[in-house]
Amino acid sequence: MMVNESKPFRELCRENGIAVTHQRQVLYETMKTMHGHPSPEEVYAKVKKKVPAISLATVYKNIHLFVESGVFREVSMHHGSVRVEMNREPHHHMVCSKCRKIADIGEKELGLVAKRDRLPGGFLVERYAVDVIGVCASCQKA
Amino acid sequence: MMVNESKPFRELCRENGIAVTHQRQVLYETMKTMHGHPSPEEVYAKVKKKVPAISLATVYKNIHLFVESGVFREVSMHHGSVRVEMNREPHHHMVCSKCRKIADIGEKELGLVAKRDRLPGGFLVERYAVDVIGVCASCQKA
DNA sequence: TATCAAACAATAACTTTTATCGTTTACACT
DNA sequence: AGTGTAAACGATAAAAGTTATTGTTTGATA
Repeated sequence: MMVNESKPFRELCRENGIAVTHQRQVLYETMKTMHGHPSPEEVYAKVKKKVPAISLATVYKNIHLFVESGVFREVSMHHGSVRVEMNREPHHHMVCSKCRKIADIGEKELGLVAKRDRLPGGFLVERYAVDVIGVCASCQKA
Repeated sequence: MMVNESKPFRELCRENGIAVTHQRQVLYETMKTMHGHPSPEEVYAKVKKKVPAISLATVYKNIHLFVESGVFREVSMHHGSVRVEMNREPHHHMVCSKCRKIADIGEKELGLVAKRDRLPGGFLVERYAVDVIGVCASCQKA
């Protein structure tokens, strides 16, 4: 029998105080092999091949866990619904990773630089949208 | 009788080849008075006070129209579902405003600068997430 | 090995968004 | 101003995404 190659995952679970379950481990290993920016559905589809009985809810719960633990990261903060921008001034956003509130910050105030209008792969730039992820003042207190 | 103050909106509609309807106009005027980053539900709630019979579907359809026409802009591109990041390297994203596909671009390749770890309002910075909005190569052809 | 909390599957419920469809309205053209 | 037609509307069903509930199974610890 092979030496157990799953030690890093067991440690990861211990660090975060969560149990090492079969589903969790397969989920983790599967996700590690994926590329790009998969949705929960896509992860579910792939994991189902190895654990056909797995539930979509389990996938969601564990993706949440992984993201909260910092094992994986989510592509730009998800706000549940579309949001419309009402601020006409050039600005960017500060998004709180705890409460997900969005606050504006003026482009100059943020002080980024270096805009190109063409990027590798022939991508034609319209604009830069910067989300500064962090913790807002009120969440820092709590 | 007052002079019709709605000329700019009529022009806006003409430019985009859409009809000037009562609902559309109230929606536009209402949204112009809003602040922050409202969701379609929030817009609906506010517009309903002026046009109680308006349908939520109308709100959605017109928000889409406005966004497509560039009258309003949406806060960071909405991808319908949560997306998990699989690229471990420090990088940012190029998001196509036509097909909404996300492609990675290395932090160094993009060449932004000027990171602060504290922003106005006491916001504690964890990281910068840059979405470069634009048109991908394949959408440029089409 | 027995205990108990945590995790699981199944599925209902909820939220957000889109599609359908019959009716009404705006606009171009008399 | 009157009329035809396509666009827009309201109502609502359906789809998509996510979360909550519940009874059962499993993992961690004694």
